[in-house]
Amino acid sequence: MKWDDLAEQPCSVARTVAVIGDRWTLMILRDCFLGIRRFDDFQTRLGISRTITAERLKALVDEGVLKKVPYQDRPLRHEYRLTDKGLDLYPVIMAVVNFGDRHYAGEAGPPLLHRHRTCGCDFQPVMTCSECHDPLNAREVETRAGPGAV
Amino acid sequence: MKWDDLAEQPCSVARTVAVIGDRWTLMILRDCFLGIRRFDDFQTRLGISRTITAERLKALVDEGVLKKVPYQDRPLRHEYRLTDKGLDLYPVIMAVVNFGDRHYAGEAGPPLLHRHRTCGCDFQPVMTCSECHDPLNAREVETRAGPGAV
DNA sequence: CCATTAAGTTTATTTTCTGGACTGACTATG
DNA sequence: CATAGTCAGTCCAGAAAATAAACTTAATGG
Repeated sequence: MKWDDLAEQPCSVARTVAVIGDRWTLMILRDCFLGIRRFDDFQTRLGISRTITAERLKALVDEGVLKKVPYQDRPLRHEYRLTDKGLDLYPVIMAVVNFGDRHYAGEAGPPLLHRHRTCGCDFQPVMTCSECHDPLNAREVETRAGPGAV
Repeated sequence: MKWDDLAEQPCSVARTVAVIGDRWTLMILRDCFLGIRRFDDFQTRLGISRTITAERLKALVDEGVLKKVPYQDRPLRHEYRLTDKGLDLYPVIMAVVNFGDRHYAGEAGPPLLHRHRTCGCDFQPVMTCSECHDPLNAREVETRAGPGAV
């Protein structure tokens, strides 16, 4: 199977992975959520080639995850900002962060802390059921074909 | 930056992406959560080369995300099962699924439905704050250096 | 025997990534 | 005015990684 074929699969994971399932794309998204917006900042922070930076940013813009917004005129310069669709990736990034904090944090603890402005507390993200609001556990979930199945 | 250098970064995203941030690894994990356990089943379902299947499974085993469990003796055969650490990736996969369901489901609806056994309902995963239990929103969160920062 | 299953390994080819130089449009400094 | 610097890229050749297809090993079933 080729990269591009993934997007055609009747599977939400495959379709999403076709967009973000790339090492550097995920790192770019992390930086987006940390407030990074400019080409050179992405490139320098990630330490990847400019070619890849340009290609990944373009792909994310094409997918509607990022948008280019001009921030000055002469010379014309754009910055990359998350769209509403891009903001919907927050749970993905937070799930990844949480896994890393649990399993790869050193003895000192996690490298970053997250504070929830609305309640004022440092928190961990918890994946819950939309219906009963209990935390989700893989073993408590049954999966079956839905309306969009082939 | 090289792939392997990612794991050394003082960032939970980087460390996790070093393990799972690969197209096929994420697809393999999806299949694991759907109950797939055998080499040939992974390889056939994904339609990827045996080489990549073998390499990715080995990497996941080395990382402690999967474990090889013998299911017969002559000839010796193993199946790949999620470890406890692997089960901790459930929120990541569900976050990805949820994004795909929202943005890439066709008119018919999502390809798969998820039922929470403990409450009996079909649900969507919701990322919430561990402290106030409200749904999380990127704009309501502040990030700052934690104890494990450089 | 011969075919089949399962779980890989090997090999040659194709694709992707990298680092570095280069471009173009401007701004700031002396 | 000349030179250096910034920002956002593009271009290119070599290096690294991914791929498909064939091959291997160890057994079983007919």
